[in-house]
Amino acid sequence: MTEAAPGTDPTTPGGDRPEPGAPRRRDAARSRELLIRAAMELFADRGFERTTTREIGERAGVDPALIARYFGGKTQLYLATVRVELGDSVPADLLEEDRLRGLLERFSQRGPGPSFQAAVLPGDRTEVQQAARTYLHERLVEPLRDRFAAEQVDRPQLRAELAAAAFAGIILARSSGAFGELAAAEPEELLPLLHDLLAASRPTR
Amino acid sequence: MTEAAPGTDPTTPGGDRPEPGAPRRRDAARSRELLIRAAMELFADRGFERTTTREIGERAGVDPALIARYFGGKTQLYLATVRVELGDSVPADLLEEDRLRGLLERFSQRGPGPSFQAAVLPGDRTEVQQAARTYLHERLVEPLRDRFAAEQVDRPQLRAELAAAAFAGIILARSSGAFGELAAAEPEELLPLLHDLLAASRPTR
DNA sequence: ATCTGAAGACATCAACTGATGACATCGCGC
DNA sequence: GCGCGATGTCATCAGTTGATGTCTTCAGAT
Repeated sequence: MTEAAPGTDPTTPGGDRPEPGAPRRRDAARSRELLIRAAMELFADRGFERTTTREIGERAGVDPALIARYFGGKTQLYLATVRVELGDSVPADLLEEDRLRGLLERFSQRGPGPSFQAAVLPGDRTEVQQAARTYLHERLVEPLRDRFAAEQVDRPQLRAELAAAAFAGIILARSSGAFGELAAAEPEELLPLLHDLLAASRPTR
Repeated sequence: MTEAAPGTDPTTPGGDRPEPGAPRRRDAARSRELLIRAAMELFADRGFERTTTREIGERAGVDPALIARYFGGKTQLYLATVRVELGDSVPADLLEEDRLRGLLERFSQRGPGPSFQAAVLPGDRTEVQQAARTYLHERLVEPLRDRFAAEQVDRPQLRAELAAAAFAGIILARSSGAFGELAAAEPEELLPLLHDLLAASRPTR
């Protein structure tokens, strides 16, 4: 949450020091970073529609007008958010326990990014949702499908999508507040259960 | 879509005839029914926020002002929607294949109700979400937990929530448009995969 | 036939949202 | 030290939304 999101732009890695020679207080790169971070939290937390630019600005400590200035608008800010989320993680095979643990721990610290919502939520084909869905496919579905295909499993794409959807549902539910024990469970105790569940997307042998 | 929603109120099953003695054309009960039905579709289809009362009225062929008159507002209409969804189905044990088939087919015809979204989506503790979550627990989590408890499985509640979350994710994803093959799959071919997946919420023996 | 109350349609309000443009202020290069 | 562009602030606009109040219209009882 307080951690800097790498990727995106090389500027502004941690707190302050965008460039070796420019510790300027009045820092556009820093404002952009603050906006993206606040937006990522809020979008993940309340969805795209329910998040207002004023809220984002308030949480970021930055004037909302700068959203328009730096990103072009709320939508583009969202896209930048997804791009960051996309940039700082690697495609993961959900059936590999180490990868799964990594994802689980990451989503336990800061909640799932906005992508998961957009993927699972019905909606029009806005570029917003499209970007988020592309992300999900690259990250989760394709690795799984490739694995299934390599294993000569039938319907690899369908199985991969099934597992990814289940995973998204669980991750979202965990941070939604709808399921008490699921939300309270530690990643370590959840991991084996989750792994077994997802592994069942492969035909039982 | 054009199909009548069973349950709800005994009035207005198909076209016109709310009460034996009152085939009045100017029918408040019918207007209510039309509003609920339109709202159910739209809420499930675009979420609560993105659905406007004007849209609901337009689809129902009823003046939007009547939403306020009959339900008190958009929120109460949503609650009525959830109540209907709750009323016309029975608690289902997701591991029982017949129950699962029933749910799957039902959600394949008309999409999932608004409850699934509200349950899986993070958000404030509005009564809207609370009602939806209560629904999900009564319907899906509790039957599963009872089964697990009877089977002496450890952590029955956690396992039940896990399975329910996965199920919700899959159902939502199916109608979201994010996953092509998952959405296109026939219930019959999806059923065995889904069953195996959910069955893995029980410890492998 | 008429009267009355329910049912529906219309106009409109107040609140909110995203976006824009004008203005102030700071920092860097000269 | 100073001017100019970059950065940030403020006020405000236009569009939309949910909600309300009032007026019209119809059905049923008398």
